[in-house]
Amino acid sequence: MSRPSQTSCCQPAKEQADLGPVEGDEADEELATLSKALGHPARVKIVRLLLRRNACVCGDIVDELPLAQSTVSQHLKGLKDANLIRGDVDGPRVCYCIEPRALRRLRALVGAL
Amino acid sequence: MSRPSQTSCCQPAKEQADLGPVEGDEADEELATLSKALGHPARVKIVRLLLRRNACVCGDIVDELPLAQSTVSQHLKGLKDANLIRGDVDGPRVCYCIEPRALRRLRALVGAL
DNA sequence: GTCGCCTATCGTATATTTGCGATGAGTCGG
DNA sequence: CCGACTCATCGCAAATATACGATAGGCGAC
Repeated sequence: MSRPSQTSCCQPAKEQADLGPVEGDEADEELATLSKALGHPARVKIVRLLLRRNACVCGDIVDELPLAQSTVSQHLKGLKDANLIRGDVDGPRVCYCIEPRALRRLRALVGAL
Repeated sequence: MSRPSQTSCCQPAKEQADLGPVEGDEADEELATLSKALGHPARVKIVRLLLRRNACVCGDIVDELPLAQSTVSQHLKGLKDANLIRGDVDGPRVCYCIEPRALRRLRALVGAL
């Protein structure tokens, strides 16, 4: 047994209601960035995984995907660069979780299409 | 003045209500494909343009974007391969329009996240 | 038919993405 | 301090994406 996290990760949930405009050049760039981050099946699966265990997992992701650890780490970096997920260091491991704001933003941008 | 199209393009609008499941491996692939298609600012702009003039435009897209004609054509091909848009030949020009089903599908998939 | 217009495709060059193994950087337990 | 463990990064190879000019093909006007 381990129960390593769930204590100091992904708890803030500060409801920040600001979402920018849904069209214009900046919105286009934003939608493109978020879309590109989701533009690979492995990254979609990671996002889904993080949502299912809405507590954040870490290297369990590697076990769930048929990819090498370094490849998964790279996909995680891609998602993090797009601000879709966050990674908090928790002892020796890293605890990833969804950034709900980005997900809301994506829904708003896609919904505005 | 021209008013070339608006006559034989994008009129069916057959409301087909079937949308597949929103999770599972196939849904992951589908979301990844649609997202990748939107993963470039130029393609986002094209989609927005086609939605604004919801009648379909053709080479006007080239005039609206700071890209060469061949590059725009390539982006259009990308969107068409993802089934996000459709291109109907209308005399010497090609009339592009949004595929509403794909857009609904994208919204459903993103909404299910 | 020939000409001009519009679009797709080809060929090319460059940049980015994707994947892996190997290596480094960090933490915890002894 | 020393291993064991977790994760990020580096280096590399192959594949894909992006952009352009040049070219080919279809259609309408003449």
